[in-house]
Amino acid sequence: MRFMTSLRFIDVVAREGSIRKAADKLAITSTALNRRILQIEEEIGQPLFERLPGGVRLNTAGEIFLQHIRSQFADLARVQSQIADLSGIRRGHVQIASGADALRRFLPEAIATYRGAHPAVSFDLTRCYGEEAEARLFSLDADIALLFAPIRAAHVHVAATLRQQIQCVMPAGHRLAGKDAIRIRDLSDERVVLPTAQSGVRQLMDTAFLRRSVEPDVILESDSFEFMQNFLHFEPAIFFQIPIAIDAGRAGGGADATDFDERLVSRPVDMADVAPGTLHICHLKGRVLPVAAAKFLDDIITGLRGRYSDEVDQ
Amino acid sequence: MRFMTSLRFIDVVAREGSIRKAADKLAITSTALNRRILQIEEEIGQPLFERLPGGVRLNTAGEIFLQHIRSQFADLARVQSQIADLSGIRRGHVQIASGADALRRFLPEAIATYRGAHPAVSFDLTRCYGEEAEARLFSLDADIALLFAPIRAAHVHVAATLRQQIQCVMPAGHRLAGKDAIRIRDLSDERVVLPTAQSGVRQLMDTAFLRRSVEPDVILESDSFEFMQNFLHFEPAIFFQIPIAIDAGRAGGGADATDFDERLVSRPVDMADVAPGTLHICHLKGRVLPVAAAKFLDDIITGLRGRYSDEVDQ
DNA sequence: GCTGGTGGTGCATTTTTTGCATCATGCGCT
DNA sequence: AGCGCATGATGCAAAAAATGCACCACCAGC
Repeated sequence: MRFMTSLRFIDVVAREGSIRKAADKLAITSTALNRRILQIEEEIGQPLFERLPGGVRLNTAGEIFLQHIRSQFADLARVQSQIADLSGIRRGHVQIASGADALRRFLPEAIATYRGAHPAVSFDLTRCYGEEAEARLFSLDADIALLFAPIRAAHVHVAATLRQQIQCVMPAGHRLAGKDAIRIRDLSDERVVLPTAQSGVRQLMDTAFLRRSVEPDVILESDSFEFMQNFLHFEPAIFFQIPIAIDAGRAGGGADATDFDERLVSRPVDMADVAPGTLHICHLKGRVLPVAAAKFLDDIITGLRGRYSDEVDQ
Repeated sequence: MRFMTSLRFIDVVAREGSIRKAADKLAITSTALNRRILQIEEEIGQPLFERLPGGVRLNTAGEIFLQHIRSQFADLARVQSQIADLSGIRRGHVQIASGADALRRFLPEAIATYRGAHPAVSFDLTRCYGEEAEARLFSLDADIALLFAPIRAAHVHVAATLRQQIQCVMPAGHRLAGKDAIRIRDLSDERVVLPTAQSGVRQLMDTAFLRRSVEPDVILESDSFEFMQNFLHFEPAIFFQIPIAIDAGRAGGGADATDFDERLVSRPVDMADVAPGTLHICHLKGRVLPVAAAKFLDDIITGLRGRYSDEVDQ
């Protein structure tokens, strides 16, 4: 989009905090970039950046204008996808911000299924935690966010929620593997592996340990479920996940872990100790999503309703 | 705004229905304009206009895109006014679509008062009827509409309403001038002057005449209240208006017409014959108005609440 | 006071846009 | 059918705009 270049440049300069760095990234000279910015500032009638010795920073007017620019880009993408839809081919780009839980098994399959029906739609998946995901929605770097964490920002609209009970995952031969539900007190002196403090699962577990005054033997912390899962093949321990991170899409749901790793089993934590957490599927409030994103959102909510009918709300 | 020129061009071409006519209006050559359009169509990946022997017309994609363009312009105006507000000066341009009623006395004073406080805000007032006003809101040619008529379109948001009882205006010495309220049957064989069929006042009166089976002596129809009012100085007759078209702002309201023309008096039509009509103050649903327009809207609603507290809703 | 980073500016060059002349097409009128 | 008159599209040269280079002024940290 030729007529948007100057605006895109402003976005990059704001992100880089320096005209020269942005110019490098955009593969043009700093002078050309500088002049484009000066020109736009002149047209606006007011400077958008404050010039600091180490670079530039948006002033208040600049922040307002940048927000406008981003919404223009997002809206243009929506219009383009809508126009493409007219000719029968669904075209577009869907940007997703997801916690580590949903991107394990649920999103790969959901995206692949969608792309099977609409091969002209491309995806961008960024793994991130609560606040960052909300920021990405706001800066229009993400269309959709899937978060297993409370929603803080007022500008986020929750399109659907999914209640998820935390599961304990352990080697098949583990002494707790035979129980139907795991109590927190069962975990005292057990070796456990915990996700990072930013994770929603971790926050629920921390609360539970504190409430029951149980101090497990934390042998490892990681932000990678894949790493933790593979670690269990070498040292027996327990780690925690939500069903959506475990279940294969084709299964009817439930907590049986056989289809993600035959040597591991999962058992739910007892409801009395840990209340189910909530996976939030969100987009920016007041925003009209591009066709591709809107339909994908629709698809995953419908899909979840099919698999976890009782736990899906809204 | 240099980076918006191509988009503005598309808007003009769509309105003119011809590249050459639009080029004349834009003071450039038709070839330059033609090429800009071809270029944008290429960037979009699909044509926006269908080429007819007599000119061009938007296709479906073009209509979607034009709507996008207009919303971009409106949003840019909003951002600019918001940025200007930062530096203390309220700046901007407010576009109003109004029926003939509100522009007589209410709007001139309201706009003048507002401009007294914010001299950097300019106004554009287009007189139009119901459907056209709704279309102007939708095409973003108007920020605010004041209509004494039912709202038909779903995309219009009514910010406030004002109930208005129709008034009969007549020369001071008229035989009906002494009555407190005028019944429709009083008007049979009276000489009356009616506004155009598109007017909300006319529609209410037509209904009333029909219901009471009264056939007045219609000696004149006009779409100009000013003309009708001045006509009464030369031939005694009755015409109809709503209070907001009569009252001066400084007055406490009411139907006494002395302050708009000493030789005329106004008396309300009896409620039993004609129910009060509604003046709607609207803007486009879902739209964030520019600061200047938003504040002006606020001001007039507050002003009306002060003068006609009982009749203002929402 | 030097060094390494920043944004800003004058001038020659390159790229883009514009305008003129012209073509091809289709409608309406004779 | 033929003519006139409008439309949009295109080749090519001129005008305008954007770009890149070399350089300046400025500030922070050493």
